[in-house]
Amino acid sequence: MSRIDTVRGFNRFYTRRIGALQAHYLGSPFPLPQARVLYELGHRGQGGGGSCTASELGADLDLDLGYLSRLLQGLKRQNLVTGERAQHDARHVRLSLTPKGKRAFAVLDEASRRATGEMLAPLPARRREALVKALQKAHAILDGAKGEIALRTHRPGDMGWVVERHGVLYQEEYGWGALFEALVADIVAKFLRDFDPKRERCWIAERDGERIGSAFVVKEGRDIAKLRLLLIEPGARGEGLGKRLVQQCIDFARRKGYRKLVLWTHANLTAARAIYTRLGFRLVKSEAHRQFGVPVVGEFWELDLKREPRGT
Amino acid sequence: MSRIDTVRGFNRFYTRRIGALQAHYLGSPFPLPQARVLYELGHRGQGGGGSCTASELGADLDLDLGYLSRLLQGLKRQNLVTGERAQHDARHVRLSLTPKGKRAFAVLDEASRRATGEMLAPLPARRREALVKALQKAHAILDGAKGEIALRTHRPGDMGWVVERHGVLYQEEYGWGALFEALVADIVAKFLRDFDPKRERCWIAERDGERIGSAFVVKEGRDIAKLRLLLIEPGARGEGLGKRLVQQCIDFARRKGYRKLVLWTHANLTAARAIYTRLGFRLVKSEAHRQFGVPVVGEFWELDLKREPRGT
DNA sequence: ATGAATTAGTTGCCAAAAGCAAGTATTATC
DNA sequence: GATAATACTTGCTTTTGGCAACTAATTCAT
Repeated sequence: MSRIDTVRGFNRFYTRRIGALQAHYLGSPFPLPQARVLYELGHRGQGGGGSCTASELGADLDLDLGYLSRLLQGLKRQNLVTGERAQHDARHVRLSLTPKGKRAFAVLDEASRRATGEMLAPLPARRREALVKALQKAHAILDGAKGEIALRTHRPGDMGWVVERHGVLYQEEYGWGALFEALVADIVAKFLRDFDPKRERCWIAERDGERIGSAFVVKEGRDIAKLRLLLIEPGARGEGLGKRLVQQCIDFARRKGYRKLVLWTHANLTAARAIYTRLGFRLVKSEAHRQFGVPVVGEFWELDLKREPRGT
Repeated sequence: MSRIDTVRGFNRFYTRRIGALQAHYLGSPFPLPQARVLYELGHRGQGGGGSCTASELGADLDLDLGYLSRLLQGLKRQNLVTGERAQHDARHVRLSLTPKGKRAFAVLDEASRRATGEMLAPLPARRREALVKALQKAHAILDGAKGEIALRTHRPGDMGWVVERHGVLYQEEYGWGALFEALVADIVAKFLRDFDPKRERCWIAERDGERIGSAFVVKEGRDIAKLRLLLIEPGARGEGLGKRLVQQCIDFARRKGYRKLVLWTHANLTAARAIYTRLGFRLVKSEAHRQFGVPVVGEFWELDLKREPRGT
């Protein structure tokens, strides 16, 4: 089944679900269109913005403005909604719920919560979590509004993710084989086993609950640290995350008193190289090899942490 | 934000999206309710079942039967739909699309495809994939209908997944720490590095495009194989997948001429132990240790592959 | 087997929902 | 200062949908 048909299948299915969920409107003392308006108005009120105009409401609920006007009249007559002409433009009427309207909305809202809760209730906890996460993700993707990127230290499972994503992405992008994935697995195994919290650190970048990047600082010698496993998910590239992660590593290494930060990268990883250059690393050695199944040029870079405590 | 509110947020958002997607009904020469009926009827036709009755249709589209009856009359008058009384029960009328109806449906269907395609088109390929996957997953969870479980050999990224899930699940379920995750990473690194396709194998169990289990057979000695990293996702337990994976390993080891299949497990992993026992493994040695941060009892099990080529 | 209940669908009637076009008041534009 | 545009409102209309009473076929209970 094609992607489009998968989505259409979901739409058909979910339309019914949503229909079932909205049955709670029927339980309310308001006719459905009034309830819809009340509900929307209430949600906007919560959302911070507070009031809104009739046109906005109409556009969002896809209602004819004439019809909406009458619906609002009904709600105003029942003392659920008030409209005040805006000072700056007397054509606009800023709508808001009266206290009575807010109470009525709260009832609707609670019914909606309950209906949604009942949809989730029969699912075992794990599937419920998975469902919520899936919907959240779909929402985030369609909305396009990306959340904040947060950096955190590692947790159980993170090392596996680092291995997986290195394995997949380097395979896809450069054709590096299983031996590269093996190398990464070795590195993270060693990291976990010998982990010295005072001198070493792993950062995982997350957005909307999803991992999108990693970077490690590990002890290479008494006063030498090594930057490893810098990875940015394709969907998160071009937003300065790589630089942010590397800077994080530099700051950490400097703070911990290391003299030098070294790293091993490859000539074809141009985006990473650009970051290293910009942040002051110098290329000290190149070396062709074919450890990963394809011929590549390994590069050794270094940053002197004692010079220029602040950037160029 | 609570789980319920996340879902409600999605619902509010997606209701509008679906509304926008269904604007294509407006482009059709049919009034919206007729178009809905036609569309539903067409989809059922495709789905294999073919015809359906008016009551079923009404239940699915949430339409009043009286109203639906009139809608169908209209469609019949336009020669788009035919109804034939069922032989076994003359009360039922089995509805189906006429050739003309099918053509009309095809137009609607195509418009719907296009609308959905337009929703997906602006997304970059990766996010589009992620979206489709998220919706597919949500659908699968809500539907409850689980797909077939398929076993396959490993691909890039799989080893990382094995590490991640071992790390997370053993942490959650038994409190095993980072050292266990490190051990798993070591094992998979070694597996990838020394992989001998003729004598070793990894199985990944998948359902609906998602990994739900793993099992490995690796060479332990000249004629001794070792079963490792048997893992079943919690959501897939109790369906015999563990047994299926272990059996797969046994068959493979036997086929490859190994004399003995050994494994290392722990006393607290009762589900796994039950499988080993049932499939003929014998416990040969126990040994308490605390390699994983908590005190556990390691167990060495063996299966003689030469005896009883077929089960007990 | 036969009358009562049930199921599937139809019809008549009516109210709610929604669309369209013309109208008003206010503001923006040239 | 006329013209156009915006933000609604009102009047009129069609469409949509809900309910109850009805027919026809089938099932169930005794």
